[in-house]
Amino acid sequence: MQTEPPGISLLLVDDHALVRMGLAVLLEMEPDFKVVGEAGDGAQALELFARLNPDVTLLDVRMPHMDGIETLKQLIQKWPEARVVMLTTSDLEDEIDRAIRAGACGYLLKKVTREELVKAVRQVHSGEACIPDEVAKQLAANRNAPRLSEREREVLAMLPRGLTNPDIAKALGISLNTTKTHLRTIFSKLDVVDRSEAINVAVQRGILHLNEQ
Amino acid sequence: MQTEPPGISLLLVDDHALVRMGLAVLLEMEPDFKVVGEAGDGAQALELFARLNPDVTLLDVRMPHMDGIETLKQLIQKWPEARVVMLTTSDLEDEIDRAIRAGACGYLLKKVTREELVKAVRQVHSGEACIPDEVAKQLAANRNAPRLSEREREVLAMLPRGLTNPDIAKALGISLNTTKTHLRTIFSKLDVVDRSEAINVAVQRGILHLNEQ
DNA sequence: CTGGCAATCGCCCGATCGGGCGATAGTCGT
DNA sequence: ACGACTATCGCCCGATCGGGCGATTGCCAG
Repeated sequence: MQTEPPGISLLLVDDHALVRMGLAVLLEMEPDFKVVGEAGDGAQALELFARLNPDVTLLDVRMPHMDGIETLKQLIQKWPEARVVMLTTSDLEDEIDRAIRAGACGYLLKKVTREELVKAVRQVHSGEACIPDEVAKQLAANRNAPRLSEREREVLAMLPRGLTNPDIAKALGISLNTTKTHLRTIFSKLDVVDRSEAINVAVQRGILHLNEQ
Repeated sequence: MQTEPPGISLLLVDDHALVRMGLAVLLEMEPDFKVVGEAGDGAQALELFARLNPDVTLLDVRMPHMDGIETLKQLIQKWPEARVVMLTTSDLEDEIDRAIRAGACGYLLKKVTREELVKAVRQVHSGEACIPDEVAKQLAANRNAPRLSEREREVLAMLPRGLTNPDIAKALGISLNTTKTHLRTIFSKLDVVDRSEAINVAVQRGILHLNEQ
């Protein structure tokens, strides 16, 4: 059994080598920080975590194959004491929300300064959570908004494809009236007037993703 | 007059310090590469370019205040011989297209490997253009697609706000019939059936941006 | 077991949408 | 001067949309 090193050991997970390098450089400016591993995807992240048991893990939200939130879930399930800071470019409310629920200790936007980054790592390492004001504000905006049900999200997902209500009804195997009822609920929950605005708001909140498929 | 240094001098422009650091580290692994300056926005980029006259400039597409393409335009206008590689996370067809038209010598996605990055810089420095296959494919997909006119883009931009045709007509000071004509043209050009699908396709091509305003 | 929520279906109705068809006037490049 | 493109407007019409109203079933928590 070796004695615990005095510094903070870090695992970086991001599919962009570019970002990993940037993170490594910015973080290793701190004399007591040590990047002990880098992973390019979720599977590799789990493997490296098992071997290295880092003090803090920096985890990108958007990754191919297994996304950051899924990786986080599996990580927390196996090592509930893992301290993970999520990193992302987007401030989509829903993603922040799911990350926090999945057990993230922090949530940073990639435009952070070195100081914020270092502060966040120290804070998370010492057991605190770290949600910057900017992110917290996004989260608060969503706090009181009613969540869409599974079925409602299914209906919502049909809209960007240009499906009409009868189309959606056929696609989901329900009646036209039911489809319209779901849509009415969706509009009401998102506080929008029609499908176009619904798409907009849903994308902005991270409920809907246009680039997929 | 000093003699030209043997290496390649580089200017990095990106609003994320993280990415700038990563780029700097990856690039300076090459012994003949020298990062002579870093800028966090368009204005700063123009200023530094004037002072440093770098061999190659790496320019982020998405930036606050003045975006990368606007910066590129101004850069090329003042220094037509400037060799610029655009960098971005997104592979939106329209943005690639506009970047090339504005005079970019290269267009890289941020998920590039170090090797690709270095190769691109060398290629651009030696006078060649550099459009990776992955990017070229996106571009080709858009090649035959008709472009929307200015006015059509204005109409398109109203859709995500949930405006009805009469609303759009009032907002733009034109008749309802004209609005409908524009929309018909838009649908036809984008090859979609309604406003919902139009939003989807337009966002995917980079013609429309939901996060703005 | 009662109350809330989700999912399902129904009817009615006015407003809106999308498309087919045609038309004029201006600009721009050749 | 001619075609190509754009912006503008018009009419007609069936399909679709969004909303107001109510209803049943099932499930889960209090």
